[in-house]
Amino acid sequence: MTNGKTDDAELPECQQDRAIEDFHRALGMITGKWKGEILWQLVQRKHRFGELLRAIPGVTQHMLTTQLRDLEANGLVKRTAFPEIPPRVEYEITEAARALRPVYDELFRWSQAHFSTLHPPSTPDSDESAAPLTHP
Amino acid sequence: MTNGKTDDAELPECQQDRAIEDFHRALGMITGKWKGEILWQLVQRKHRFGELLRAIPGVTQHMLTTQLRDLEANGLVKRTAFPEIPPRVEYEITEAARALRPVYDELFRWSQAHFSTLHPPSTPDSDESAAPLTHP
DNA sequence: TGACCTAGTATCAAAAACATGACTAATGGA
DNA sequence: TCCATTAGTCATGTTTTTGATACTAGGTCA
Repeated sequence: MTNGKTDDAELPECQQDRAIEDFHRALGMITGKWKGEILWQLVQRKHRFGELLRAIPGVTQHMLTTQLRDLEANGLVKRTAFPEIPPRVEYEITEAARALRPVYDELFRWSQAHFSTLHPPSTPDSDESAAPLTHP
Repeated sequence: MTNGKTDDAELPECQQDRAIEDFHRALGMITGKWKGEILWQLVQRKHRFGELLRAIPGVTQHMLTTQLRDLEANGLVKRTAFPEIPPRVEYEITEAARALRPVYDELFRWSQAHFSTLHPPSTPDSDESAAPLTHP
């Protein structure tokens, strides 16, 4: 790891700053208490507002609206409002958000590897790595 | 994209919840205003506290301590205190944190692809994609 | 006429994250 | 004796994020 075969280790300093800045901005786009759940729902199929509200337990109307607007502003979801009464609004994931897939995959893969050797956060369970997770 | 060749699309529901939970936990570990900068410094070489404080402009003692403790608690940095006067404490990145590398790489790659087609956040610059970034 | 539906807003409260400045401990050197 | 040094802690304040509740619009249906 010290033979410097990584890409950004050889970047000039001004571009390192740039890299950190971009990284932070991208990170800000996917952090948010409900964004993960929202994208997870939308990656499977298109949802309308009320469906998301019911599909994500614990989220409030207000937060769902806020997070969706945020995702929309960052080009991660597409909002389509139909001029009907009662109103109908559909949310779907964009290609840009689908391109985030490798990020999610890598982070998930890492979490699997890391959490299996680390003590759990608060669940006093016995076995973590091999249990088939019979839901309680 | 709809032919379902992705891994977790076929996971049973209980493990989907698990996946989201793990994902969120992992995300929480790397989100924090200064964690990116801290890890960026530590990935290059081991630092002592004061060095980090000077290397990261804008961070306060308090926040640096807080973020470092958080990273340490999650097994991402290793803290070594030497029984000397004046005190000397060295921080270095762990293997677990080094394994995060693909996550960072993918997110950075995504940010490059995504931000080049999106309007910038607040910098009223002319060209974003091809400029060699002569630092201002 | 009035209750009902959906996808929101508006307002305020609570909690979490972040920032600021003062303070501490132990020791070597002036 | 007293000051400088390092890596913090402590108390407090501000900002950001999240939550709870009530309210709106406009057409349909009874």
